[in-house]
Amino acid sequence: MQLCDFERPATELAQQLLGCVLRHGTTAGMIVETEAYLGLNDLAAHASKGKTERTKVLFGPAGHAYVYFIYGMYECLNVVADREGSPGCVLIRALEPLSGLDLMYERRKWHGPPVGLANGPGKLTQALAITRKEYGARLDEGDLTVREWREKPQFEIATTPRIGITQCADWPLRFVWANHPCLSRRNS
DNA sequence: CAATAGATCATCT
DNA sequence: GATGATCTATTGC
Repeated sequence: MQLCDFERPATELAQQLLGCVLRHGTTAGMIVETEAYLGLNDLAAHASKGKTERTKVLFGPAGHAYVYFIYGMYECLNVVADREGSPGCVLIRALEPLSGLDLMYERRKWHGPPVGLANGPGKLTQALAITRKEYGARLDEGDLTVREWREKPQFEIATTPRIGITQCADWPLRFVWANHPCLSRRNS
């Protein structure tokens, strides 16, 4: 995708990213679950507290990576949405592993079906080795990219409340590939 | 099965 | 000093 393809409201981009391919080096997966975070009015969004050292990339141009460290253990990957100055973003929550599975197994130290390799925000960053080193990276080219299929896969999008937050917890901003086996936690 | 505890630290008050 | 866009292991029915 081109940088300008990311330049749209987070709720739109979140749905557009479903069915796209996230690649880092030789590992790649298809995005099957996303969440939109809106900005100043969205108390669940990091950007709602204003521009800080951590969140500054959210206020920049779309199509860059916002990676943050959470719970002292995990990294989470977001795609910056919206125009420069509008801090919307999309959290990537789950992938269907496509290539580099052996590397993913090694990184995750996981012994189970491939479905469990990247079905969660903290799991997919571990599987693809995405860290704060990738903070601010552009996603249209380079080592870490988001690409669309030549022909977009057909599937149904389901909408649910976001997971793991306490504020604005009832806003319907989580989007999933309906009934896909690689969704985080229980399906819907 | 569901519920809970513990790991563990950057960021912001 | 408290908190958090999580995950895994363990405990309790």
